Amino acid sequence: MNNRFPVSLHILTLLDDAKGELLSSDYLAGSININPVLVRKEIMNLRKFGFVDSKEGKGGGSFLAKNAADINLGEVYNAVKSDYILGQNKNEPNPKCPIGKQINQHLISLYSDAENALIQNLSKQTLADFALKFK
Amino acid sequence: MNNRFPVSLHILTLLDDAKGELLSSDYLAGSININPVLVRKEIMNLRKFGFVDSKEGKGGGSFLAKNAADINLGEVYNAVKSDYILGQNKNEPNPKCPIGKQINQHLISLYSDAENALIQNLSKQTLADFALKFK
DNA sequence: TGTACTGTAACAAAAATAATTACAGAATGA
DNA sequence: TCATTCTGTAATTATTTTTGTTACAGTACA
Repeated sequence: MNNRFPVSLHILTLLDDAKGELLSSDYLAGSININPVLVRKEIMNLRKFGFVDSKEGKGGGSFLAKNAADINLGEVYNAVKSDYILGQNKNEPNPKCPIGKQINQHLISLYSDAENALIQNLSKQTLADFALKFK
Repeated sequence: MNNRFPVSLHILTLLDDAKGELLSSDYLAGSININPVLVRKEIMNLRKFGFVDSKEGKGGGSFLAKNAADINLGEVYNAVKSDYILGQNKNEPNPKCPIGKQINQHLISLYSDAENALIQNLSKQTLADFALKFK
C-alpha cells in the first residue's frame, strides 16, 4: 500500500488551514515529512480533480480550489486510488483449473462491492469535517 | 498492496471444492499460479485462525477445518490484514506543525472506521456463498 | 527404507514506492 | 533587466516491500 491517500489528505488539510494563503510544496513537504517533488506530483493529481489550484513563480504555491465543505473524503479516495484495495489482481491463475479459471471475475465483483462500502463510509465526511478535528 | 487476501480466498475456495480431500501445496500453487512455499506460509496463517488444517508426510495436504458456511469473508480479511488499508502510516509528520502533530491520530480513527465498513460488507458473505458462484 | 509430503529458514530476484537531482519556465520585485 | 523563488516535469537512484527460490529437517505412508 502506498501513502497517497494520507499525503493527499494532509495536503488538503494544510491548505484548508491556510485559509486561501498560498503554501509552497517545500512548506507542505516539511509538515508531511516527505520529498517536495512527491508533493508537487500529488498536487498535480489533486488539481486534475479540481480540489486545488496552484500559482507558479515567485511567491507561488497552492490553495484550495473549492470549499472544504464541498470535498468529501470518498472523492479524495477516488482521486488517489489505483488498484483494487483488496489485492492487486495481477495474478493469472491457471486457466485449466475450474476454480482458477473463474476466480478473478468473482474477486473483482467482491472487491468493488466491498470498496463501495468503504467509499460510502468515507463520503460521510467532508474535508471541513475532518479539518474541524484539529483544534 | 500485497496479494494475501486473494491468495487465501483462492486456497479456501479450492479446499471447499475438494470436499475434504487433501490438497498439496504444489497443487494449490498450480491453480493460483504462485510459489508453493508462499502457499504453505499462507496456510500456516489460515491454520492459526482455525480455518484449515494440514497433514504432514506422504499423501498429506490441507483441508478445511470448519464448515464453509461458518467462515465469513470478513474473518478471512482480518486473518491476512497487516497495515491500515488506506495508508501505511509509517510517516512521521513534523511535530512542530500544528496539523502534522495531530494528523496521525485523526487518520487512524478515520482508517479504522472506514475499514470497519469494509469488513462489515465482507462479513455478509461466507466462504460457502462465495464458492457457490463457481458453477 | 524410499518417496512424497509439510514446516521453516535463508537468501535472491523483482516490483513498487519514495527520494534525489536537475533544469526549463513563470511570476515577482528590486 | 535580472536575480530570486517558485512550479512542472523528467530522469535516475535508493529503499522497501513483495515474491520467488533453494535447501533441508521431520513426518507419514506403503
